[in-house]
Amino acid sequence: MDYYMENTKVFKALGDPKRAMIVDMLSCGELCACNILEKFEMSQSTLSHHMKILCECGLVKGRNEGKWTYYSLNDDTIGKTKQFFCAITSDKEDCICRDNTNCCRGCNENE
Amino acid sequence: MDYYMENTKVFKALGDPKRAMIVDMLSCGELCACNILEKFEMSQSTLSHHMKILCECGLVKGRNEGKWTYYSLNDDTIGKTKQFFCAITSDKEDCICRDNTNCCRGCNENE
DNA sequence: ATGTCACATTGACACATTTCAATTTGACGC
DNA sequence: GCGTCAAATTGAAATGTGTCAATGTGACAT
Repeated sequence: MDYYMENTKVFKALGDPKRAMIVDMLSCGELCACNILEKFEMSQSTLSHHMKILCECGLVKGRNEGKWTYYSLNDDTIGKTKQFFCAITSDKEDCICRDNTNCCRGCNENE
Repeated sequence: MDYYMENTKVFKALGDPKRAMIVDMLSCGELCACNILEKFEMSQSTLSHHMKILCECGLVKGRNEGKWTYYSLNDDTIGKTKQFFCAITSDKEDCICRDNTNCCRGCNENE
């Protein structure tokens, strides 16, 4: 059950369209909070709240540099989440995904 | 934005650990509601509600046969969701996932 | 040290979600 | 028809989520 809890936190975070858009933006490289804020119609505090959720589930990393905070995607969590998604959606009996190690070959770029 | 809305509904559905477990159970084949209910400590109406959410986002299909309803995974939605996840988490500049058609090759079993 | 900038936190509100007991619906057997 | 079984729907309560204005914090420049 912890296995499910851990991984579903990421899905919960991605269950909000604005957060999914933020992740999409970060997929092309690191951005600071102010850059992200420019693209959305939301208050600064709301964005900060969304970034917290994305960081807490492990999808996004924050890096402080002076006054600024730079955000980027966490490839480890992305890889694990792909594997989890593949694991729960593919047949466990006769599927190559069974051992959960090479399920996402070709899909997971950091390998 | 509709693109994000459409796909994030699936993530929202998978954001609940019990629903993720239900999907995992269904990945090995069709089950009727009563079979699923046996595995969980929840009321029948709660399960029915979860199944509705899984069906409405397109992840699960329901099939009525007499008194029973059989549920199974919808491979189309699973494939699209994998592609969406790959699309929003991979770099758009130099990545094979850019055109969004062969992103999940090797990961998506129904191709 | 003071002011300003970037971001986080708090408090409050509206709204959505999870859950169950109770009820309804639809299908089957008698 | 009538009772029964499987599942969906309804109503209600508790909890969670998204949002903003206001405030707090930490870093830099002067």
